[in-house]
Amino acid sequence: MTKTIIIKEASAQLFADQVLAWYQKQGRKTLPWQQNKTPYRVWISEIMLQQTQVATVIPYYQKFMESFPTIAALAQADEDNVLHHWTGLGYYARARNLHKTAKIIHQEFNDEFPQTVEEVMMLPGIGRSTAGAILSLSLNKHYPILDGNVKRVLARCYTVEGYNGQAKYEKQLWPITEALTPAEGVAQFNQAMMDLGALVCTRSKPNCSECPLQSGCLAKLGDLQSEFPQKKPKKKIPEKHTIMVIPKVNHRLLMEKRPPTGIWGGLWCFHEVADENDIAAFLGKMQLKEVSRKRFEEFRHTFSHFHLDILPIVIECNADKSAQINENSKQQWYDITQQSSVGLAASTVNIMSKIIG
DNA sequence: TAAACGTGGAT
DNA sequence: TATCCAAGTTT
Repeated sequence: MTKTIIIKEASAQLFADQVLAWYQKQGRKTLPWQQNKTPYRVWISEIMLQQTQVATVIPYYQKFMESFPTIAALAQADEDNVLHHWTGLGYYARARNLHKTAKIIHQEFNDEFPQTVEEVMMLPGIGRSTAGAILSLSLNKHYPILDGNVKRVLARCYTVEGYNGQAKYEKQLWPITEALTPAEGVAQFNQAMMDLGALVCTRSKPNCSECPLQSGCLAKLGDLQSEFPQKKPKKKIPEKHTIMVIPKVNHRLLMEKRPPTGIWGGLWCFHEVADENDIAAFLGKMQLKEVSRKRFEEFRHTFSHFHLDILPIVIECNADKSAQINENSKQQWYDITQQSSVGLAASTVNIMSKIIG
C-alpha cells in the first residue's frame, strides 16, 4: 500500500540537526574524493561508486585521477585508455559515458562543470541522484540525493514499502529526501546520510543504538528493521554458454574490440563461437594456420542477470602466416608480455592468467 | 515498468 | 557453494 508521507518543517529541522550532529562525530571525512573537493573529483567518485563498494573503488579512483587529473585531460584521452582504467570495475557504460561527458564539458562548457541539476542531469551517465551528489558535495548546492544508503535509511525511518529498483519505491522516497534536506549544511547532510546507511543503518543487523535517528525511526520503534527495505522478489537467472577462440603466436593473442553497446561494450575480448566446429571457418577468415589447440577447463562467470559458462580454446598458429594478418580498429594482436592500455573484462584477465599460467 | 548492465564482498 | 546486492542510469 503506497502512502504519502507528510513531513512538517519542524520535524525536518530536527532530523537534519540530529544527522549533522552525528556527522561531526562519526562521519567519514578522509576518503580520497573528500580531499580537495571539486565537481570533477566528486563526479568521478560518484560514477565509480554506482553499485560499487567504497573499498573496491579507492585504488581505481587513485589511479584514474593520477592519469586524468582534469576534465580536459579526460576529454583528450583515448577511449581505450579510459576503459583500461575501468578494467575489472564493471558496468563499463559508466566509463564510456564519463568520457563522452568530459568531451561535452570540454567543448560546450569550456572545461567548467555545469552548476544546475538540470544541466548536469542532461550529461550521459548522470541521473538525478548523482547530479545532486556532485553539486551538493562539491559546491554545497541545495539538492537532495537518493542513493542506496539514503533509500535504506529513509525506508526504515518512515517504513516505506517497496524494494530497490522498484519505481513506486523511489517515487515515495524522493519527496521525503526533498523535505528533509536542509538548505544549510547540505554537503555535510548528504554525506552524513550516506555514511549512516553505510556504517550504521546497514542492510543486515543495523546498529540502531549508534543511530542519531533511533528515537523517531518507525522501523526501530516497531522492531521492523529487518522488514525494511522489503526484499526484492528473486528470479533465477539463465545460463548461457560460449566458446572463446584465442589464436596465439608466441606471446601474442588475437583480440577483438566489442561493439559499443551490450555486455562488455568497448572492451577487448576474444572471438566467440557458439560451436567448436565454427573455429575452422574463423581461422580461415583470419588467414591463420592452426598448429595445435589447447582446451582449457570451462569456467563460470556470473553477471547480475545471467551465468556465462566460458570454454577457452587456445589455437597455436603458424608464425609466418600470422605476420600477414591485417590489424584494424576491431582486431589487434595483444602482447601478453607488454603492459596494455585497453579495457579488459575481469573474465578476460582471468583467461590470460590461465594462459600465462 | 522492468530488464540490461559487472564484479566482488557479505552472509 | 549459493544468494543477495552495493554511492544507479539507460533503454
